[in-house]
Amino acid sequence: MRGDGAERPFDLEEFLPYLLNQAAEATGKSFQNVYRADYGFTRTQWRVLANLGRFGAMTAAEICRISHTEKTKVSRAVAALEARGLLSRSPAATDRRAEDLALTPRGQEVFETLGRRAIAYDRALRDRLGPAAARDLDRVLRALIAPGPTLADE
Amino acid sequence: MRGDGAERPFDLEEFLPYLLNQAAEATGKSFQNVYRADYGFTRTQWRVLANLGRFGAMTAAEICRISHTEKTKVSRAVAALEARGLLSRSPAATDRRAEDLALTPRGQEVFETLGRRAIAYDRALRDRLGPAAARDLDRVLRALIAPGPTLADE
DNA sequence: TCATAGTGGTTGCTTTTGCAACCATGTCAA
DNA sequence: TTGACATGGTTGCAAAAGCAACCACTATGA
Repeated sequence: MRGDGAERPFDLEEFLPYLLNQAAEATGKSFQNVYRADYGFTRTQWRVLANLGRFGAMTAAEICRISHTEKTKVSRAVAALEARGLLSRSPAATDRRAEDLALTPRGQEVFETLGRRAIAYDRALRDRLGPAAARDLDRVLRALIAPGPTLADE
Repeated sequence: MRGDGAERPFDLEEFLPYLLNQAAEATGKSFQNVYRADYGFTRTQWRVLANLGRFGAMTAAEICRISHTEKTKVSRAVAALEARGLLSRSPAATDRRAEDLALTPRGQEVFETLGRRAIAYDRALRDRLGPAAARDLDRVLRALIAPGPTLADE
């Protein structure tokens, strides 16, 4: 056993949330240039586009649930995409509060272009890690995303 | 080989930067409550505190390098911590532009308390993954953070 | 059928970030 | 020395995120 009065000081560099955040920023940043510099999208806009492109029409609330994004962010992203003619709304059949969101043909095009570039970028990242490590990483990240353990008070 | 005209649509849920970001947010959020609700710190303020607590006095530029944080964020965080009496500045010996930053005794105390809670939280996260997966995760995350491959244009 | 509470979505206001410009000092070479 | 460029740090302004309040509608159940 290790000496228990040890009391090593806390080291940020070994703190999982910090490492995850650094990795997310590092990997996110270069792709951000694609959707930002080339299309003027916000990260949330890109996400909304990606979800609608992948899954077809759905409501804003569904996008929130799928992508764990706050509704106000989604609301504004939807408005922006609509203003640029990439997305259209139509009243939802069953619930008069909700609207079905769908990409316009132009939105679809953008999604496909951006999607191809994203796939290529993802492939490049995974190649750097090797297939086994990449698969493991997926698994672990999903495990971290899923439930959410509450914080143990000291 | 797999059929090459395949053209599967891009799926956000398998995009590494997205997964990393989700995991970072999920794990970061509950600890954020500790430093935010209990101390009113910003994430950057907590990082600055953590670095000074761990490594002792250093300049703002060094904090930037160590924690990959933009200088303006650090600058403001330092100002805020100073205003609260948790940090003090002194002119750097060798370079008259720079200032050595150090935690005050009160800052040290806060760091120690928060550090203990961070360690406990980190341990809880790692326990959920198992020791082997946690170690692998560290390794892979550091690999992702380190170099940064440029984006292949399509 | 009416009150109550929940859900989909938007808006306003504040905090935080990101970026560019800036000042002061330092470095290097002509 | 002097000019050009780099570096440490701050500030101002604009974009983005977070939060609470809100409107419209739906669901529940007394």
